[in-house]
Parts: sequence; C-alpha cells; structure tokens
Amino acid sequence: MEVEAYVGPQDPACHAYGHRRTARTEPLYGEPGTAYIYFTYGMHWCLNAVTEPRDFPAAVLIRALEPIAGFETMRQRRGKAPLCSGPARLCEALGVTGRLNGSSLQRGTLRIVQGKKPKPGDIVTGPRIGITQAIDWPLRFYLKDSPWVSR
DNA sequence: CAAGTGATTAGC
DNA sequence: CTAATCACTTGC
Repeated sequence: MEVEAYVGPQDPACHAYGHRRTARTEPLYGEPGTAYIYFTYGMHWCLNAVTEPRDFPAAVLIRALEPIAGFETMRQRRGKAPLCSGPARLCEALGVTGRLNGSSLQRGTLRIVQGKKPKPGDIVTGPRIGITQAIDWPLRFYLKDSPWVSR
C-alpha cells in the first residue's frame, strides 16, 4: 500500500549515501530482491526490498500493507491496531526481525509476490516521511485513498 | 507534543 | 574511545 524509495549513493537519505559500505549496509549491495532489515531507535525493525543490480545500493522501505490473513497472529504480536500501517508496525505484525536480513524475498520464508495491479493514477507520490535530507524528493509512493497507508 | 531505546556511525 | 544521530511508535 505504501513504500518509500532510497535510490542509492546520490540520495542523502539513503543509508548507502556516498557509497557508504559497512556491516549494516552490506545487504543493500546484494542482489535485487534481497531483504534489507535494519534496527532503529533502539526498538524497531524496518523492512526494505533491494531493487537494483548487485553493487548499486538502492531499496524500497515497506511502509504499509493491507492485512489479508493471519489476523489473530498479528493481533497477538502487535497487541493493538493498526496492524500493518507503519514500517515498524508491519514488521512487528509479521514477526520480521534481523534474522531475515539478507535473505531472498523471492525464494525465502518471507516473500513479496505479485498482487492486484493498481489502475493507472491510483498510485500517487509525495515527500518521504521521517527524514531530514532531500525531503523534497517525491519518493513516497502509496495507493490513493487507501485506509491502510501510515499517513 | 516529547520520551523511550540501543545499534550505528563519524570523529578523535 | 566518545558523542551524535536515527527511514519510529506510543502516550500524554
């Protein structure tokens, strides 16, 4: 329902800005379809999908999902609504942690698969949330009028 | 609105 | 080594 793009070495908000390559950012340099999962603010996990070929460090942050199954499990993990609206909320609901960092999102236990194709014009863009650099880059993409987007 | 929380990072 | 930062969430 909602993602943000972090588009590589030239993007000041990307963890791999200036080709920063450390233990944390290493998965960003991997195959497209790799999970990049990082821990932030001392308590939250965030899930990204690596998007570009090996050695070009770019990814999309998954910010919101439409929950379609496993409500009871997600409810137990989260304790409350919203279940999957927010990058750290959806990780908690799905049980996503650093254990899956670097794994394949195409063949692993956590997968991203083709869903309903949105109609032209249903996806809109806007500024990314929660960053201080390049805030004017319209790299947040979300489904118009969706009740599931985080904002 | 501010606090919580600890890994990560740059800079000595 | 130290200190600043942080792609967030919750509760006031």
